[in-house]
Amino acid sequence: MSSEQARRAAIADALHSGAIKLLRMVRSEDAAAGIGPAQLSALSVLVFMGEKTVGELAALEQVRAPTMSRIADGLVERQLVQRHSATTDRRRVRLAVTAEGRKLLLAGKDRRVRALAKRLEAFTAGELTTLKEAARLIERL
Amino acid sequence: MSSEQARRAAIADALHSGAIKLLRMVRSEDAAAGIGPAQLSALSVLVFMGEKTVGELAALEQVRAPTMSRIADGLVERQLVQRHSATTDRRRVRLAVTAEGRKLLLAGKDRRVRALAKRLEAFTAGELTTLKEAARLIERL
DNA sequence: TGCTATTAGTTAGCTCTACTAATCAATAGT
DNA sequence: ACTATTGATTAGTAGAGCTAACTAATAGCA
Repeated sequence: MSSEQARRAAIADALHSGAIKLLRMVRSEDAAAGIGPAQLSALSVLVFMGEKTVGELAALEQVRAPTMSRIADGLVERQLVQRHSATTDRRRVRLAVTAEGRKLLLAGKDRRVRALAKRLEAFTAGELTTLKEAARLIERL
Repeated sequence: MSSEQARRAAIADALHSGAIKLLRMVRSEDAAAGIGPAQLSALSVLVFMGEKTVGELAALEQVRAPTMSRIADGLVERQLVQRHSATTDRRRVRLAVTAEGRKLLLAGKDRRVRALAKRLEAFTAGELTTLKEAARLIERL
């Protein structure tokens, strides 16, 4: 069991540096988006998970509410997101992505994915299958 | 071939969100390090790749030289890194990690890896093998 | 040799991202 | 109805990114 633990630690280490390397590679594409990383990330959550309140989004992004409030300021100013107060609880502020916001985010993600896909040309079909299965497993984490 | 391209794009997409998810998970451990993400990342390069000049480190970290100069300020102030000018070219400033810096970084990385390894307990030996192989492939990117 | 161009790093000043503390408004619980 | 709690914002600070401008050192060359 100690050796299984060691194996898991070794794999965790390898996955960790792999993830860092991968994201470092694609991050260079983000300059073209014209907005900062925190705004981009928050926008991504809104696009893929739908409307969220400030507090919910802050929790998902692992930042405090004031930080998310500022990020929302920037996104609203750029007209990528709209603020509207919830009907049931007027303290809550719901954030909804605009058509423009969705477009900007999807274009940015597409740039990242295309850059990564280009690197994947170096792999065989079998290797790609391994990567695909690994990606599915990681989703389960 | 168009379908192979589509397959690569799909796998790139899955790997991309997997990497985001994975790093988002372990990032919460970094609060304990007591230094910011940019300083931590620069320190990591110095620990694992050895001494670098400001310019070299800036290039590796994908930031401009002034930014790295500021990051170095913070690391030097915390005595995690030492600046000393190179002998051959006195314009160059070499950055070297201190014993304290190495200790801080390794402790932080250990926290991350342990947190991740704990999650890996949910997987079978075969699944772990898939993840291990995928990690090796990603290193080749 | 001496003049000029280039290179490496820093400083100054801006924006964005993060925090805590304090505040305001609305809801919930006696 | 009064108080406590909750959700969001404001204020103020520090860290992390940029460009522009500067200093110091090296390289190139007439």
